[in-house]
Amino acid sequence: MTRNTPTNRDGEASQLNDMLCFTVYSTAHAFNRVYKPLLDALQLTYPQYLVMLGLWERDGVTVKQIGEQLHLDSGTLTPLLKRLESAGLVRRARDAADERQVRISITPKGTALREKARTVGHGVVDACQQSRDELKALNAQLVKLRDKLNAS
Amino acid sequence: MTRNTPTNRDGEASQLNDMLCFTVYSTAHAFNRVYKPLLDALQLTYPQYLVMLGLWERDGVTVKQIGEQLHLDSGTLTPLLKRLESAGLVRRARDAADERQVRISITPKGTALREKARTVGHGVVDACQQSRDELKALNAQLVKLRDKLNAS
DNA sequence: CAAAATTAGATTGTGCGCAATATATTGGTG
DNA sequence: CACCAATATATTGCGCACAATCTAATTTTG
Repeated sequence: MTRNTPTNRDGEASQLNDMLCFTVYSTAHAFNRVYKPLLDALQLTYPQYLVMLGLWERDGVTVKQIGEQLHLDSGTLTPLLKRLESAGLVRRARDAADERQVRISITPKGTALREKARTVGHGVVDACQQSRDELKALNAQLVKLRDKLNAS
Repeated sequence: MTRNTPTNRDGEASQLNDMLCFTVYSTAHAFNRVYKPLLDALQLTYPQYLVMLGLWERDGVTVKQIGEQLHLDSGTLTPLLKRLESAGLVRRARDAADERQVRISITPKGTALREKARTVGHGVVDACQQSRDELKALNAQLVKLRDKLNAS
């Protein structure tokens, strides 16, 4: 019992960290709940929506490239992409030059879905009820934290 | 094409929101990856760790109370708690007064685990590489956003 | 007090998310 | 050219997360 200085610092930091991690965890779930009814109209889940957002920006990418963008591996993406394929939104085809790779391309139906998807963001923005600047600042701070976590 | 004022505001907001939501989503995964090796030593998953954190603070709570605390429903908690039970960390017992409820109580083994768990937070704090004040501010902003999302 | 409505958990089914493993292709190296 | 390491994807298994449905217990109401 010889601690005159506040050596409970680490304990506090742990609690703070547990708290922050839980806040991030529960905020992700909260976002998901807001997105879900909007995405149900498109017959997409949120991860599927992320994949489609990427493909609308750049078509014909490999599974690996999608995985790097979203931080997901083939164990997650292969079945997800097969579901998008069976929904008629994308095609999956081995690259002729390197048959280890599978390239994902959008179908006309997948392209058409982009129009319906334009309104999705609006509903979520309403739910945030915060200024653009606040949200931008929050996003920037979180990106900084995420990248540090990923680097460690 | 008669838009002199920046009417693309909504489009920008949608993109920002998509971005922020993805940032939260990917930060949650990044946290999980940092926690995982630390929790592996305790044989706990992150959601199980959250449940145990709650029980170490307050024992003998109902499944519903745990669900309200963590924003999870019985479809998630029932099997999770059964796994904690079969690991010998908790007991599940119907409330004598109201048999609809199941009360969760910690076993000696579950209490003992708390000591091993004390060091978990430290490793994650290191990975954050940010000042306590920054993390506190970030947590507060996220809580504000999360509660607004949940309220909508 | 009996019927109806509410509440607490459990069950089932679908879809991630990730570790571990397997398979097939490609690119060196001797 | 045969061998070997590296690469890209697929498969399997486990554990959330949640919607939908079910059962049982309690509370409310007529």
